Amino acid sequence: MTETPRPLRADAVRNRRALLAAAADEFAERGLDASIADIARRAGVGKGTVFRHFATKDDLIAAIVIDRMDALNAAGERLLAEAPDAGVALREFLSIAAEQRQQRDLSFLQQAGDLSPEVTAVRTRMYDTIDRLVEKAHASNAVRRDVTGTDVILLMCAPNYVVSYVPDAPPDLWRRYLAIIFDGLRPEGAQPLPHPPPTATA
Amino acid sequence: MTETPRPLRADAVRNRRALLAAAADEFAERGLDASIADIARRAGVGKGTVFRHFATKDDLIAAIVIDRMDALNAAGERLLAEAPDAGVALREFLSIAAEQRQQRDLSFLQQAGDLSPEVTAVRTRMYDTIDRLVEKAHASNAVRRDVTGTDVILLMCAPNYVVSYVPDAPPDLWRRYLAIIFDGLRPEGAQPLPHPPPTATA
DNA sequence: CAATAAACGGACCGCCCGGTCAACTTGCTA
DNA sequence: TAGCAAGTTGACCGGGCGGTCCGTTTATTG
Repeated sequence: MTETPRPLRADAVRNRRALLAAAADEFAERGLDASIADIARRAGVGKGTVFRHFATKDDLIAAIVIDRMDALNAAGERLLAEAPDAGVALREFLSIAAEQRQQRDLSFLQQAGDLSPEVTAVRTRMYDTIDRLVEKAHASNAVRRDVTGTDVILLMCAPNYVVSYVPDAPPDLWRRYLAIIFDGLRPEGAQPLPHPPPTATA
Repeated sequence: MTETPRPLRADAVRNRRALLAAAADEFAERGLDASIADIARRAGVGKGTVFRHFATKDDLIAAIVIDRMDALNAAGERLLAEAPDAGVALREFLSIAAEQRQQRDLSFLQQAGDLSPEVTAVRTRMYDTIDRLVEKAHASNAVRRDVTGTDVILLMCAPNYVVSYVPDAPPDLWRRYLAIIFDGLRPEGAQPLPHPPPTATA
């Protein structure tokens, strides 16, 4: 059923990689409306080459998003398998996510490159990993019971968001807000939450 | 020193108001790149009229931002004067801010309409109000001591941000995340925070 | 009810964007 | 090393944007 896709030519792989890197940098610096022309220039290729590799700007965005979510998911799986303390594992996962986003804030791409089924697939996988991290944390009473995996997913990027309002934020400032939010997740003295949790995000 | 500015003509005031409202709606629906032409159409005026009232798109944005921050500041002042419990007052203020943003999310305008001195002025005033709310909360031991006013400013919009990732979020979902974050602000069992607080934001 | 300045409207300008295409170059393979 | 498909390139296109300008309309005022 699956077609036999001829392997890419050597220069093509090189260009594809350069393009992906240049696009990530350019988006991080200029935001969502970084232009294809600038990305091409930064990668040292012609504009046409961009569209040969990624039929549309949204496809390019999707490819970047997939790369990043895959990396994050891998980190989560590793923690799930290796970390001894479930609470520490969850916090470590949130730290890794924050660190990734601190280096290059590409959060706005999430919203843009959404339609593709590949994005949906890798996101579902990552959500599942987070669910399991939270379940383990529940089991060892590190996180209040009425907080769900989806809650954690939603809160995940909040520390970076908070920091984004500080003009020249020190690179570790997010740790401060992760600490506050994580404190809000503890079981001790928690009153019941005022609204039912949302169901899994598509 | 101050010039005598002739009072605006009756139709001009009407149009200005309509423009501001239409722009707020349009930005809320379409995001930052809502077009001036669409805003004009929605307000029922010509495109030229927009630029008569607001010399540039950024000026229009600044006017909207000023309106909203003024309203929020007024609410804060009122709470400061009238509310009996300082902890409740702070939480109520955060609720009002969240509610405002829930109705129309215009947060992205903050970042855009920044340069104007009027924006800076009204923002400074609002920051000061929040500082006083937090100080009072400290005094009545409703909020942990190592959390500053600037911290609260930064955390203020996080509940809405968190919710923004849920496709068809129920309109009150933000309350859930405000509760979690507010719990992280309580003095009980708080460990010292891992990073010094940022200084006031310009 | 004139007269007049203020306000309005929309055709118009230049710019830049995402995307296309046909001529050209280059890595692969037999 | 010859031949060719795969890959590259940049000029080019249509469209939408912010902003300008001037002929027309309208609120105001004496």
